[in-house]
Amino acid sequence: MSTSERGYHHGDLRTALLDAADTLLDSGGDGAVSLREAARMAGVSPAAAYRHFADKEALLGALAARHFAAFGLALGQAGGSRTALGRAYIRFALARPGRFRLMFGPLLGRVEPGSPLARAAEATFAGIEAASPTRDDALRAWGMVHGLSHLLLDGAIREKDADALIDRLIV
Amino acid sequence: MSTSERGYHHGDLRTALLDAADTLLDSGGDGAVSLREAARMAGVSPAAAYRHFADKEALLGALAARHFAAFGLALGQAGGSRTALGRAYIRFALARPGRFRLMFGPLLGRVEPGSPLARAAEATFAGIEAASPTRDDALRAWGMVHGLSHLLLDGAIREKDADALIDRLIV
DNA sequence: CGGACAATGTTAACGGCGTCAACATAGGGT
DNA sequence: ACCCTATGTTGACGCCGTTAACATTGTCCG
Repeated sequence: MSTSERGYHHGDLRTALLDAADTLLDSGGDGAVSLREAARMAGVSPAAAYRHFADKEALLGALAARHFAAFGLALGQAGGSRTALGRAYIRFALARPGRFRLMFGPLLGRVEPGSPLARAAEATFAGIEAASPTRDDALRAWGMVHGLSHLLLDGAIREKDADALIDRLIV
Repeated sequence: MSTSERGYHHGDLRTALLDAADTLLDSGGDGAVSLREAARMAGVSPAAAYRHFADKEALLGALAARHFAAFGLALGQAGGSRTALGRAYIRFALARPGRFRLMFGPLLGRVEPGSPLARAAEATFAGIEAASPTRDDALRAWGMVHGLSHLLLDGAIREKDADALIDRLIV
C-alpha cells in the first residue's frame, strides 16, 4: 500500500522525490537541487524520476506549488492586517530563501496561466488584495514587501538586525 | 597592441569573454551563460578563461559590476525626481531581465563588502536615497520598485500593458 | 642581441549533470 | 492464469565547470 519497503517498486516515489528536492532546496539554496541527487536520496536510479516528472522543471514546479500552499497558510495565520501580512511575508522569505526564490522565480512565468502553480500565486495576491483598500494599493504593498524580501535576501541591503528594520518599515 | 588578430594570444580575452557572456545573458536569460560557450564565442579554448577569472562566479561578478555602472548612468539620466527614477528602474528590469536578475541575484550576497560589485550596488541605492526625504522612505521606495520589477519579470503579475501599470502605480 | 621569465594560450582528462532508449519487473483486472 | 500497464533499471550521449601538464609568446635585463 503506502509504506512498502525496498521492493522493485518504491511505493510513493513522487512524494519521496519532492521531499528530497525540498531538503536540497532548504540546505543548499536554489541551484543545489539536482534530479540525480534527489533520486539518490530516494534510493532510486536517476531515470526513475522521469516516470513522475517530465523534466527537472516539472519537479521544481510541483515543489513550488506545494510551498505556495504552505506560504498562503502562514500568511493567513498572521492575522488579517496589512501590516502583519507584510511582516510575515518578509520573514518567510528570510527564513526560507530557497523556497522563496523558487516560488517567485522565472519558473512562474514559464507556466500556463491555468496551472496549479499559477493559481497558487494568484491566491497569495488575493490575500494581500483583501487587506488593501484598492487593487493598486495592493500591488504597491505587494511590490514593497516582495522587493524588500529580495533586497535583504540577496544582500543588497545589509542589515545586522533585519527584524527591527522590518518592524520599522512595515507599518 | 589592442586589436591583434588571431595570434596565439588573443589581445583582450577578458573583455571578449565578458562581451560573449553578455550576449548569452541577454538572449538566453540567466542560466544560459556558460564558460565553455563564452570561450567558444571568443574563439578560444575553455581553459583559457581561467587565466582571467578564478571561476564562473568571478566572470558573472565582473559582468554584474559592469552592468551596475550602466544602470546607475541610466537612472541618473532619468532625472532626479523619485517618480522618474522609479519608473526608469522598473523599465530597465523589464527591458533587460537577464542583467537585472544577475545584478541583484544571490551573487551580490556572496561578495565581500568592499568589492566593486558591492560598491556599485551601494551607489545605486545612494541615488534613490538622494531623491527621498529619509533613509527609511528610500528603503520603502526601493523595495517597491524592486519588488514590482521582480513580480512583473517573473510573471507573478500578468499585465498586458506593463507601461501603463507602471505609470499608474509609481507617482 | 639574446636569453630567462612571466603571461597567456592549448590539450586531455575528471566527475557531475539532465535526458533518453531499451530492457526488466511487479501488480491489478479479465 | 494471463496479459497489460505502471514503474523501475542499465547504459549511453553531450554538455558543463574545473584542473594539471604542456606550448607559445612578449618583455625586460644583461
